[in-house]
Amino acid sequence: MADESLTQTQKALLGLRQRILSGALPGGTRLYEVALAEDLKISRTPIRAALSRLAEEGLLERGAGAGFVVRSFALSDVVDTIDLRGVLEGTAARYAAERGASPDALAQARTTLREIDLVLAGPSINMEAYARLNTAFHVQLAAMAQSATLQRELDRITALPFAAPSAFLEDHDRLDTLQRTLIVAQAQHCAILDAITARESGRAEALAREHARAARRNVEFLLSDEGSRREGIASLALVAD
Amino acid sequence: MADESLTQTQKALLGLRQRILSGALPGGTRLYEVALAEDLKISRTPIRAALSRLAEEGLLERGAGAGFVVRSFALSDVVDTIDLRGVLEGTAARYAAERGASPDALAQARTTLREIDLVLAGPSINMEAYARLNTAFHVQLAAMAQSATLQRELDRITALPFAAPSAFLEDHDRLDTLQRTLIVAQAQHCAILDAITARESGRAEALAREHARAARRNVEFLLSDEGSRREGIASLALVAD
DNA sequence: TTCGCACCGGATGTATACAGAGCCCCCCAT
DNA sequence: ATGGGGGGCTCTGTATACATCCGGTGCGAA
Repeated sequence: MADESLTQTQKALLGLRQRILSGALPGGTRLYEVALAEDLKISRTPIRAALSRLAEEGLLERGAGAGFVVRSFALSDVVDTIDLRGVLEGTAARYAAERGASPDALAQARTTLREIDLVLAGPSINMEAYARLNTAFHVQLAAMAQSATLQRELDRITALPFAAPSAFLEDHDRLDTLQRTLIVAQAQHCAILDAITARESGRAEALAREHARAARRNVEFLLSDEGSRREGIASLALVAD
Repeated sequence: MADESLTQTQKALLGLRQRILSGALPGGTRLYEVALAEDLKISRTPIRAALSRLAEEGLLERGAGAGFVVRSFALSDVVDTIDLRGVLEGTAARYAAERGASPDALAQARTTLREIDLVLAGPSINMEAYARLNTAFHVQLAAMAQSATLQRELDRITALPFAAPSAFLEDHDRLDTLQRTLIVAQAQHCAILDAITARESGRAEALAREHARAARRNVEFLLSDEGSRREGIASLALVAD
């Protein structure tokens, strides 16, 4: 067991999140406090706290009068959410260009992009490293916008497992296709940073939107017949149809 | 007392929200469960539930290790939030244009706009009626996007008292200026709906963004020296400086 | 047969007692 | 004078008993 001195609430949170993300509690499932308490061997109080936080996270919905229901996501929700991330990242890029990012922030982002170049240079891609650096770049981009409000909303969207910038990277079986995709994505990263550096706000916004569009195509491919491996994809366990 | 068979949690929610919005609990205040429980004469359990929901609403932040803190908003946060509403409403308008709103929805929105015309026609404006119809139009716009994801995020942003479409309408003392402002806003409403009807998505998006910009100017005016009446404005009680 | 009423079971709502963690302050020792 | 340790205080975390609400179901009467 993972008892490492976590509070009961944290254990409940982890346990429930895992059950939802893995699909053990599919979308639409009504959650009953007593049942969960028995299942997780935790009293109702921390269960309620955990449910409340999961609602905040967007994984649960508060039912009509009372109670919680596992939120269910259709493919259209997934696509809309990724597009929305594009809109928000576009806004972040535009703000960064308009307000001017600090030289430090720009330099850091450039360093991240150089590291991604190195990862992509080799014959076979270290996917774990790419995912880490890609996430880092997107975090740095959000920070350059210098807007706590925007940061907050981006964090919310990104918390959904299928909307994060590095979602689905591990789930490709055709590595040559993926490699080409990543090279294109990296070119977009560079162009976004260029535009921000040159204070070209319109270009920065448009590029960031288009960059998310690539993620959208990727999901659509994975869910299409050609992708076909939908079952094995962890991040899609909570997508209904 | 307002005991109308509400649950204790609902009473706590209303009481706390009122205290925060009125400025009785200013931004940065650490909230202690026991103190609130004594103050509201409600036990800690419903207090905790209410705190959790207020965090979800965005009025509270979860403190470092534990506990809640009243979120504090600087003027820059207010401005960013209104701009973000513009970005989201722009996206909604674009989606509505791209995906095609139903004839029913378009007709309903047109009816709302005609009613606003009537309100603006008279010599003195019924502000309460304008606010209601303005809110209705923005709700109809959001619905035309046909995106549950976008709807959700718009609802979140709009829940903040200073970011709602009809915020600050009651707070003007120079009614002639306000009347001109509202006439411009109504022209934008009409243009947005035109653009959506004509499936001109780019125009629809740009117009909706600009429309929020007007709200932003309005806040900036109210907080400027000329506006000067900052103290009397309820929606601004939770804005720090 | 059908309507209505009352009971019952299961769910969340609420209060409260107790546990445990973190912090501050004071005191003591070096 | 300063640093470390201990103790107490305060706040949140947790369990649990009890309250309350709501829906279903069965029985009885018209």
